[in-house]
Amino acid sequence: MDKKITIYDLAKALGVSAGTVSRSLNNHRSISDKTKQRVIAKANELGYQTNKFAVNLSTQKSNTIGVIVPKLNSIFMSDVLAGIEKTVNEAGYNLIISQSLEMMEKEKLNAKTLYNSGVDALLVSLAYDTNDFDHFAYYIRHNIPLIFLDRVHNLPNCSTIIINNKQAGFEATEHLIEQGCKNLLCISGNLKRNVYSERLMGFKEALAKHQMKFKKSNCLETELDPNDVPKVINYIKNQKQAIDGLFVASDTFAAHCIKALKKEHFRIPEDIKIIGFNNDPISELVTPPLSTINYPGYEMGVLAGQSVISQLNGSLDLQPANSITLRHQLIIRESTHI
Amino acid sequence: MDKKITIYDLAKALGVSAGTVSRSLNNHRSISDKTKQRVIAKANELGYQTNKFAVNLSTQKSNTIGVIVPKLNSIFMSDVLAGIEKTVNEAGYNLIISQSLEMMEKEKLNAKTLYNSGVDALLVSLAYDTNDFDHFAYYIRHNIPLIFLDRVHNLPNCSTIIINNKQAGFEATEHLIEQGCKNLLCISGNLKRNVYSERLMGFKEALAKHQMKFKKSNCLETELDPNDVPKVINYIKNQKQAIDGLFVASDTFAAHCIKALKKEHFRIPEDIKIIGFNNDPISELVTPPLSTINYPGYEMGVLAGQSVISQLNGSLDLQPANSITLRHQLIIRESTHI
DNA sequence: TTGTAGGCGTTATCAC
DNA sequence: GTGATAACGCCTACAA
Repeated sequence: MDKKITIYDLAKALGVSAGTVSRSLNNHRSISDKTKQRVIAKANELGYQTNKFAVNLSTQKSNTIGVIVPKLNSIFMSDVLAGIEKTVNEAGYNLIISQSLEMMEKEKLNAKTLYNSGVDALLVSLAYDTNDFDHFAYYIRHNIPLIFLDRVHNLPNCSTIIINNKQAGFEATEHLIEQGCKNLLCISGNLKRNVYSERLMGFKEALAKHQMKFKKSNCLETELDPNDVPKVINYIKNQKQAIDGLFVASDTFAAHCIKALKKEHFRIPEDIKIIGFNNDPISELVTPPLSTINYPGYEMGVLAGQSVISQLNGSLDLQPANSITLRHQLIIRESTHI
Repeated sequence: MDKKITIYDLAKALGVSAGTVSRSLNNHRSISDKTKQRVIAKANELGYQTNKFAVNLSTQKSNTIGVIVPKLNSIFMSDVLAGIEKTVNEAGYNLIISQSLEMMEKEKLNAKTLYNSGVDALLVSLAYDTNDFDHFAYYIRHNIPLIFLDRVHNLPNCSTIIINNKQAGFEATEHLIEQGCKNLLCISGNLKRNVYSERLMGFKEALAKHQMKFKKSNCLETELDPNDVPKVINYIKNQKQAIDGLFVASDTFAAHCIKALKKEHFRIPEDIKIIGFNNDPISELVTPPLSTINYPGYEMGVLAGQSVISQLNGSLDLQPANSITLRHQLIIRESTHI
């Protein structure tokens, strides 16, 4: 019961050739139903399991899709991954997941490892500091589908899946303005990353539209890490003109800010209105509930999965840089609205 | 530049045999340094990439570890995964991750697929309704390391990595009692799962220790889903004797309960004290901050990774059902403490 | 220290 | 419809 049994064992047991067994198992036309039945019955009887190693070598495919994300333990990313996994699994693919830990060097390593592992496609959300893209050259050169999501870079023939961060930033900011805010602060993440820089662009555009001048002091770049909270609070307290509206690039960080501001006796939304980003579960559970932008991670994952599958099936023609933009949504709660 | 180059190409280019190339690349002793250098140089020059398919077939190993979790998009699980990924990646392994979506049937499918993919080991956290374990028989029979974490089942020769849920439940409950609660309610998850049933056992034990009788009405089984909140609130409001202490098996659900209870004008902690479980980020951000049990997901992942690696390296002797219990920790915040 | 050759388990291209 | 047989690319005794 322990030895692995191969198509040769089946062939011998049935008195046919290995080729016939292989074709039967793969439901090849040109094999009689009767033979197929016999083979399959025997396979079950002996507990035959196909050896993927051999299949892979023979077909040069792995039925495996690689994923590189900055961090596994983010609520948004795990939503994305859940969506990807569900979709590609239904299509018979497995997922090899690795994290760059926000370091380009690790990302390069991962890309190389995954390439060598023979993934049939690669999905990537970029690290903070990724500034060159040679590590993806293999993929492009060998026509392995390469899809960027959320934190993207435009490369020839690579799809990207994003939301319109600029527009979302614009809407969030305009909402604050419409609520009467006169002096806004954008608390951004690392501006080297497209998602944050685009939100800031939207922020600026909203100011411009409403004849409010953007000054450098209207934006504070942080790592969106809880450790940055004191810095933010100090910054707010030290402005000459009181800040009355906060656009924070992450809900969790916004929640931390709310907590700290309340401790400093700021009233929210009366003294200062706050809007976050992502619609994390936390946004509706803090006090006051946090206005935010819904950022559909799961749907993004599903779309990424569908996109990669259709590329692998060739059902999607290689359109030059096919880009998908998901719909976001402004969610108004009490942190911006009395 | 497009064609894949093999050790034969290198061999020809260097005027040596393929065997020599193979051994050089694998840094085999018994190959002169000089030859190694030459081979490696040529490999780099020609852009040689090892073909994992062939290596796998030849060695019958994949350098890949399978993971099955109930859901990818849970804050705890993504912490666990982050820990696993980091650890096994450093040891040169890749991770194939799949989710059972809390369904045994899917779990079986995943287990089979991963087996066929030739994973070198399998890490599993069980689905809610898993009640037979035949799908793991292959692994055991073929001596493929199988490790359960968090939601576990005891199988011969399989390690388990857990925290002491019973003890944690006990401590959480005793803390409520010590804060003066007289009529407790345990809001549990699905009691078919060890983690929840054990917490309940701890709950009962704490009651017993303090001469409080456990009645059926002291426990409410839920799915810990936000949709269950109204049911919980009604339950609480309809008890003859007012409930003054809540032990909730998940922080996020506890946060939802807090929000709903506040809306019903319960004062926390004055009228009702609440303790959660997990130490999710949300626990310190709700108002009032939530007492909880720290449940170290990342560390659990790291340990699981180390455990699997050492089993693969044979450095850990096959101890019969080696079980690791992580330390948990009671965290007291304002939801139980005036 | 290096070369030779068989094996890993399939798939695929020919024949028959 | 089915059977040979050659890939697929690497590893590894066994020889030399």
